Amino acid sequence: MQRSSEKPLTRIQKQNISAILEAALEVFSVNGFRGSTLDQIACAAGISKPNLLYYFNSKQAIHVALLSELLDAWLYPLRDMNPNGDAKDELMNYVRRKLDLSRNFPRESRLFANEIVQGAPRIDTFLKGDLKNLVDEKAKVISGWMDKGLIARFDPHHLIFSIWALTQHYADFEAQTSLIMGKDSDKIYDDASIFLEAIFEKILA
Amino acid sequence: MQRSSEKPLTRIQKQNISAILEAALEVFSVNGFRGSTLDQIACAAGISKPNLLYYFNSKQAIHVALLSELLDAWLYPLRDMNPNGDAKDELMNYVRRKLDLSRNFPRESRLFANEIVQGAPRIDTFLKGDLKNLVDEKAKVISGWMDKGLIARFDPHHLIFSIWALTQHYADFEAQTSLIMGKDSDKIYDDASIFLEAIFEKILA
DNA sequence: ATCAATCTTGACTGATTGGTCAACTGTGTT
DNA sequence: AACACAGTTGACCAATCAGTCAAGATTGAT
Repeated sequence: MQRSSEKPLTRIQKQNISAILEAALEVFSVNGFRGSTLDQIACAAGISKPNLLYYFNSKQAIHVALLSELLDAWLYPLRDMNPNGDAKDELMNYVRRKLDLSRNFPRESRLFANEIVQGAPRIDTFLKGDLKNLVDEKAKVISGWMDKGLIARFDPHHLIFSIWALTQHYADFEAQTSLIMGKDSDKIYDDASIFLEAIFEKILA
Repeated sequence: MQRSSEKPLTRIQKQNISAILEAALEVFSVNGFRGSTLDQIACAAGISKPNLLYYFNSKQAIHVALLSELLDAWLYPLRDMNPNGDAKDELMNYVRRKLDLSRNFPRESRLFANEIVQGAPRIDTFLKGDLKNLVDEKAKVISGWMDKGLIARFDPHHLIFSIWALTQHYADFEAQTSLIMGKDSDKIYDDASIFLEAIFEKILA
C-alpha cells in the first residue's frame, strides 16, 4: 500500500492506521527507534506484523509519520505567539502552553527527545529549516519587546531555549522527577506550573 | 575475566579497559544501549569483539560500568554545595559547575539522558536512593536559606530541577541548539553562560 | 630459555529481527 | 449471487548481533 496516494481512506484503513500510530508512539517513546521491534508495535496495535507492513512499508515509515505529526503540534504554540499582543502575557502564555504540552503529550515529547539526543539524524532538515526560521522570527519579535522596555533584556534565542528546557524537562525526565519527589507526575506538574509562573514573572520583570 | 576480583590490574588491562570505556561512551551516547553493537565498540576501541568480552562479560556490564562512573561525577557538584557558604554564591556556583559539566562532558550527559528518557530501567535504585537522599538534604539547606530571606522563596526541589534542566539542555539537545543558532557549540556555551548567570541573578534576588 | 598466566582472535552458534510472499478471508458494489 | 479488490496472515528468508570456544600469540617472572 502506498500511503502517498490521494484516494480517500476506508473505515478500516483509518482505524488501523491510527491504531498503529498510537501503538508505535507508545513503543518508540519508551524504547527508542532501534530498541523497538515491529512485533512489539504490531502486538500493541492488535494486528499481525505483515498486516502492519501492509499499511506502512517499513519501520522507518512509521517513525517518520509519527515525527511529522508531532512536529506540527510542536511548532504551533510558538507560531501562535502574537507580535502585537502584550509582551509579558504572550511569553507567559507560551510557557503555560508548552508545559501543558508536556503534561498532556509526554510520549510525544520523549519521542522528540530521543531523536534529538541521538543527534537528530532524521529531522535535521526540519531543525535548520522550518524550526530555525520560526525561532529566528520570534526571537526578533521578543527582541523588539526588549527594545521597548516591555520585558527585561536577554539573548532572545536563549530565552526560548530556556522555556523549552524547563517545560520539556518534566516530560522527558519524568522518571527522574517522580522518583525523587515520590509523587505521581500529575501533582508534580501542579507544582511545576506554580514554580515556572513565579520564576518567569521575575525573569521578565 | 571477573572484574570483581581484587587483584591489581596489569598495564595491558588498564589500557584496554579504559580504551573500551572511552569507545563505549562514544557509541552508547550516540546510539543508546539497544542501538549500539559490540562490534562498533570493539572497533572503536581497536580490539576484537571476543577480546572486548574478555574484559567485560557482557554488553550490559560495559553499560553498568559506564553509568556508575558517571553517577559519581554527576552528584559531586551538588554534594559539594556548602550549607555554611553564602547562599547566592553557592547556588550560582552550582549553576556554573553544572554548565561546565555539560560543556566538558556532553557525552556523559547524553548517556544519562538516554537512560532517563527511556524510564531509567537500570538506575532507578540510584535515583530513589542516593540521588533522592542528596536532593532532599540539599533542598532543606536551600529552604533554610529562603527562610532567612537570603534568596527568594520557591519550591527548592523545583529550583534544583530547573538548574538541571537549563544546564543539561545544552548538552542533551546540542543537535537542536547548534542547528538553530548556526554556531558551533563552544560559542553557544559562552552565550549560555552569560544568559544563565543573568536569569539566576534575577530569580534568586 | 622456560613456562605458566595473560592476552588475543577467527570461526562459530542460536536467537532476534526487518521484511517478503503466496495464499486466504472479508467487504461492498452491482 | 458474483466479483473485484481491500484486508489479513502463517511461513519463510537474509541479515544482524550477543556471546562461546578452542587454539594460538604475548608477556613477564624465574
